[in-house]
Amino acid sequence: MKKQNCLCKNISPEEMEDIKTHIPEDKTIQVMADFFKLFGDGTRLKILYYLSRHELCVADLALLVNMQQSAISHQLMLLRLHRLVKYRKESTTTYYSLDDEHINSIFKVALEHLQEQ
Amino acid sequence: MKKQNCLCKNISPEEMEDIKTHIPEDKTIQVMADFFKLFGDGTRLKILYYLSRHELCVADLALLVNMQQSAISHQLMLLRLHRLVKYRKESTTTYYSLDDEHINSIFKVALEHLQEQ
DNA sequence: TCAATATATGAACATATACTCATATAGGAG
DNA sequence: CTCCTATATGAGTATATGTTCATATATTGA
Repeated sequence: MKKQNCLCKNISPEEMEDIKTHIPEDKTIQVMADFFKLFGDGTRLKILYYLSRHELCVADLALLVNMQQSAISHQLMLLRLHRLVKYRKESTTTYYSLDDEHINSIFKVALEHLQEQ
Repeated sequence: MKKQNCLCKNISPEEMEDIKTHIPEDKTIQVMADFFKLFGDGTRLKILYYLSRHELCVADLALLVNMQQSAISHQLMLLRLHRLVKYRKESTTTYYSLDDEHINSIFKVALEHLQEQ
């Protein structure tokens, strides 16, 4: 690891090299970032919260979140693509529910961090 | 809870009302979203990974992440504002390190989700 | 004092994101 | 078949975000 002009005495080039070689691949990191990005929006958090309480149709979610049906549908599509929610159809109605038991664990850790302040 | 034209038989207006009254405040949800947003970017994830391995100065982080010093500084500022990293100054050098032991827990749960696919 | 180094910061810019509007699709009731 | 309802989807748009470039600040050494 060439430390061109950096004079930081804190760490050796060998340690730098070692740390660098152990980081996950860029692709893996991007997948992880995209996963967290899903939780980085208030509308999606609300949807996930409501679905954690009850299986719901799109219209009811729109009512609860207080947003247009189209907006909710778009977000549900995203959540579906990332396997955070699943759905079942009953004639023209689509019922959504959570598809991942890790969601609650993640919320829990986040709340722990936020309550520290 | 007025279910205007929705015919979904899945849930009663009373249950809807109950669920709606128990959701955290909008402000709380926004704080949570902003917290997760921090993990929703590859550059920041790399920074956090490297800092989880070793205290590092800005220049070394820039070298490791392979990005301009300015970009790293901007991201470190963000992470600092949200208390994910802390720093100490030694003459002109600024050494950064993790400021939250929950970060590793969060990574762990995320990996569990991603490995399910 | 002056030059060099490490970092921080503001402005500008390109891209990503979330929403709205309009419309398509598809099932059920009449 | 036709209308109505529930949902999905594409285009357009305003805002948010991440990066770069240029420059400011601050400390050290000559």
